[in-house]
Amino acid sequence: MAKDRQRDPGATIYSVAELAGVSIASVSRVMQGSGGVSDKTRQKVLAAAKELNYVPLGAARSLAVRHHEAHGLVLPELAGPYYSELLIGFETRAAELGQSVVLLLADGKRDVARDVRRLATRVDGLVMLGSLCVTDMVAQGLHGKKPVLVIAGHPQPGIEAIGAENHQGARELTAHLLGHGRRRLLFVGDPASAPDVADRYEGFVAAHEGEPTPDPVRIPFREADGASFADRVLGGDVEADAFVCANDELALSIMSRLQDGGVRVPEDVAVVGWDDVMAARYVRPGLTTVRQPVKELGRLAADRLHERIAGAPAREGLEILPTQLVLRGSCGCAAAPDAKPATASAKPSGRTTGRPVRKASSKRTTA
Amino acid sequence: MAKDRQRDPGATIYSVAELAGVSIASVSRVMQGSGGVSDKTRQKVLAAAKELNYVPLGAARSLAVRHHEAHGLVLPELAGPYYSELLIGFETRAAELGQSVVLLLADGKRDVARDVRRLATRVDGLVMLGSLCVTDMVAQGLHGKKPVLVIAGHPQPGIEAIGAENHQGARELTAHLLGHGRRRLLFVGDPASAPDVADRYEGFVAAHEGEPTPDPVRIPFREADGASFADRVLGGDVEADAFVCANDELALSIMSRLQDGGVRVPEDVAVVGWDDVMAARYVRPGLTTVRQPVKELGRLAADRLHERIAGAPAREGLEILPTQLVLRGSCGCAAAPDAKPATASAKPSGRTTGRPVRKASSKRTTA
DNA sequence: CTGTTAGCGCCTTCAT
DNA sequence: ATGAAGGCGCTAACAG
Repeated sequence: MAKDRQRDPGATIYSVAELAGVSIASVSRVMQGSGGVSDKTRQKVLAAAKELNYVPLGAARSLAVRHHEAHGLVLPELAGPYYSELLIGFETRAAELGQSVVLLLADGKRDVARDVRRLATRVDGLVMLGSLCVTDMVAQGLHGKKPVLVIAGHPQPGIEAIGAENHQGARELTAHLLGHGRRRLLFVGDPASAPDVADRYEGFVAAHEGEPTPDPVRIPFREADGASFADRVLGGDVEADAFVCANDELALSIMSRLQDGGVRVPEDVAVVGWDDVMAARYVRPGLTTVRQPVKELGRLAADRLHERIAGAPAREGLEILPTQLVLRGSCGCAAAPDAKPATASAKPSGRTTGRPVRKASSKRTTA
Repeated sequence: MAKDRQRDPGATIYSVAELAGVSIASVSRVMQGSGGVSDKTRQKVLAAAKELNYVPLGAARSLAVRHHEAHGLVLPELAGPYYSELLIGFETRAAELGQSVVLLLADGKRDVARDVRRLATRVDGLVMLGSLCVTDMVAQGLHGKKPVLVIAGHPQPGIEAIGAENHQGARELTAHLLGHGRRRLLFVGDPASAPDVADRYEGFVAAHEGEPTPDPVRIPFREADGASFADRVLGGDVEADAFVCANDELALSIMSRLQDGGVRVPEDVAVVGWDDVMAARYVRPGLTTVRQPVKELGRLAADRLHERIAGAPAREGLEILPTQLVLRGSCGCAAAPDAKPATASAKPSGRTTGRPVRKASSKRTTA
């Protein structure tokens, strides 16, 4: 529709050089501060650049240096605080490393694989969430071309993976509920939806130490799904004295609807979540949950990816960050006012699940 | 540290062409589906590309076509749901338009202006939030080079701005409180921190219709700030029967701390927010607030930016999207169970503040 | 310290 | 339908 897309696309390194009366080499040197330029020349160049309002063309530089100086990040979605924090950590670290971040949200996309391939076209490497079903394909497809790193997923040969501890944390959380005298626990969330949820479910089962455990309630993670499940509970279709939810959004929506329906939490039923989102400390009773070092995960991802881009070989296995149990009222513990996020009530001696460990890759990838 | 950054950076359009036994022109045509290629040739190329695991170099293409095919987005931060939703809407629309999105978070950066300039290097245009203090400088600096669009800020000549309605909504919200019989309202939040907060404060003042209004409580938007303000209230330093907060996070933290301190909401004091975050409907009483079409704002931004990149002239003035009052219990209204977000209780006839309007740019930019 | 020059990988007329 | 060749803007030797 427009013949010339931009009214003044000009102002290249040439025009600046010309105006400054120097060669393009000098302009280049000044622009990227590679030194070796006299002060007088620098001034002339800077002045010319400013006058022409010179904005270097990143693509040209990338082509010349053979680097995009950009990290790709593929997230399933961005609802809820989990992915946001991950993104914050990632972007922060990437920026520190001088890398731009190109973001791709898989959510509404028709052909995610195609979009990821497109993304791979403009970044030096990329990080994907393990819950994305295209992860394996793409990772394999890019194998040997661009470094790929997986978060909260399973490692593959040549493909690093990092994640937060799940199994042990879920196990302790479950054991805690058992310790409160609860006997009919139900895991709410679909283990098949993501590797980390699967791990949590395994921890849940493990805590029962052989006792039979009911099948998980396989529903999605959205608020609406929690609410309708709660309705089934209110209708008497479900029998349980504690719900171990796959994440806080689910736990929150279930607890809320249950309370509206006259069920007392935690007296009649306990509800616990996972993630420690903001709302978890504002509801009454406070939601007992597990805090993940999400931002740290993001930072680590950017770091590891950068290492790989710089030529480091893929670390084998899965790197696991510790998680932390956060006890509030919804599990049956005495409710304590909890307004300061920094001092969330945790068990005494900084109870922390798992240590930063490195496990050999195998069928069971988490500690 | 590594001499060759990538083990197999090869596989260019040339290697593919060679393997397929055709010219690079054919490869190029096949890769971007520009047609005019025999089926046989196409097959050979595709096979070769797959075998070599060919990933085209985006930078080279960008340089050739003189387009980055990428939109830049500069956000102040990513805490809370507001910016996330904005980002979701933006990314979604950008992807539909075939554009990548390069994200920049201003938050922890030392030299935001520098980073934005770097960003401008690799995108065809960019969108910035009006609350960023570098907005003006950068926008001016890029003027005539790359299209720049501002969200929730003031328009400038040649620089479009879009935003959600603030003044009118704040005015109605305030009037509603007045209607509940509240007489000593306090605006909590710093109008100087962002243009849209300033607009809300003006609406707040306007609703008083000449009656004297106290100065706003100028504190930041974080939870911690709200809590410490609440402590001052509990200490008796503040006198008011209603708090009109600049956003929900502030409102939530204040309400929570107040309740912990024995203050009844809304009996003793009313608290209202702005944004309608998830937690707003989980707390008791539900938080009365104003919902913004945030995701739509993001989509619109991507759309408008794309228009500009395609050569369309800047629309003058500010485009405003309507907001919606969400009445729950914290203002004094009869609390209604509100679990389904989609059916949040709003006043009868779809009370909506403002219509999609276009105002001429002037000192006062919002409706 | 400064200028010259040869690519970087891809797209795109223009011939064939 | 296919190939040949020039050029996009910048960096990085290599001369001077």
